[in-house]
Amino acid sequence: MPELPEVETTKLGLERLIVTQIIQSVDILYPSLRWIIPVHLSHCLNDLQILGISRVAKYILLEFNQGDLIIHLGMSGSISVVKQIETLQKHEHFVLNLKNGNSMRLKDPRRFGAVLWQNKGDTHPLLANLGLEPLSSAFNTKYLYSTFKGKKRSIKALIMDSKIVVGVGNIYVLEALFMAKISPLMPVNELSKKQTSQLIKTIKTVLKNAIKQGGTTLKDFSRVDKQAGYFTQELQVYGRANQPCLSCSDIITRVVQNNRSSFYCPSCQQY
DNA sequence: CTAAGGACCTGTCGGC
DNA sequence: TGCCGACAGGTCCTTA
Repeated sequence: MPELPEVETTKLGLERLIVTQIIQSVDILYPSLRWIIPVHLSHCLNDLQILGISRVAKYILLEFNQGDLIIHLGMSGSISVVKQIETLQKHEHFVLNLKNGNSMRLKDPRRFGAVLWQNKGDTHPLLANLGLEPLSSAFNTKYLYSTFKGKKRSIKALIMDSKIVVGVGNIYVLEALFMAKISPLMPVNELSKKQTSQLIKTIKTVLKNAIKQGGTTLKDFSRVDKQAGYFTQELQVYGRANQPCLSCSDIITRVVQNNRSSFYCPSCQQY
């Protein structure tokens, strides 16, 4: 479900609701997410204060004196903060009960998400070898162009590779490629420096806009405050197979690429 | 080393 | 109305 903008939106929503709060108890209702939720979390977080919240790639980190609770939303995850007395919903697998009477609940129907822990000073292996943050200044034309060397894979697959750049998922990579007029099928070693520069710009623009709008809602993304995001209406190509291109009216094509759907305009986005 | 495909899950939607 | 297949925002791991 969530790409970087959705995770960022979740983080921002959580910040004022849980930072400085103290944990009363933890409920692990269904430990089998992508990895088993560590059992020790069910007691060792009690009485600890949440000191801060941050985002690394698509991971949300809740910071404690002793280390960080790492949360990934996978494909279908969402987090809400509600009164403890509210009835537990289906697929709410992990709950932090706070001393102020609220609960932070992780809901994840498909269970591709994760809840992990890293001790103070340690870096969890999953966070150890990540590529650059797309909105950082280090993610620039020089960097991206240098990653093309010796590679024949498609530009779409490369941008979605978290060892190169993190957080850009299936929707936003296709939107950015459309905006940059580059086919998702284009082999990276055939891209010019100018096209690379253009793509850097459109990736940043698309992500920033989506964050500003509060994240995409395709089907079931919901913010911490339960309001939907509003980005859906902004999508230019994603999900628009067989519909006219909004730029040239040619018909948008859908292809399967690395087992994921790609959408592009065969006229605007030359291969 | 690179690159592609499978696997992990449940829910929803369209077609018959 | 019900059943069945296709598809869905991620990404690690295995295979070639």
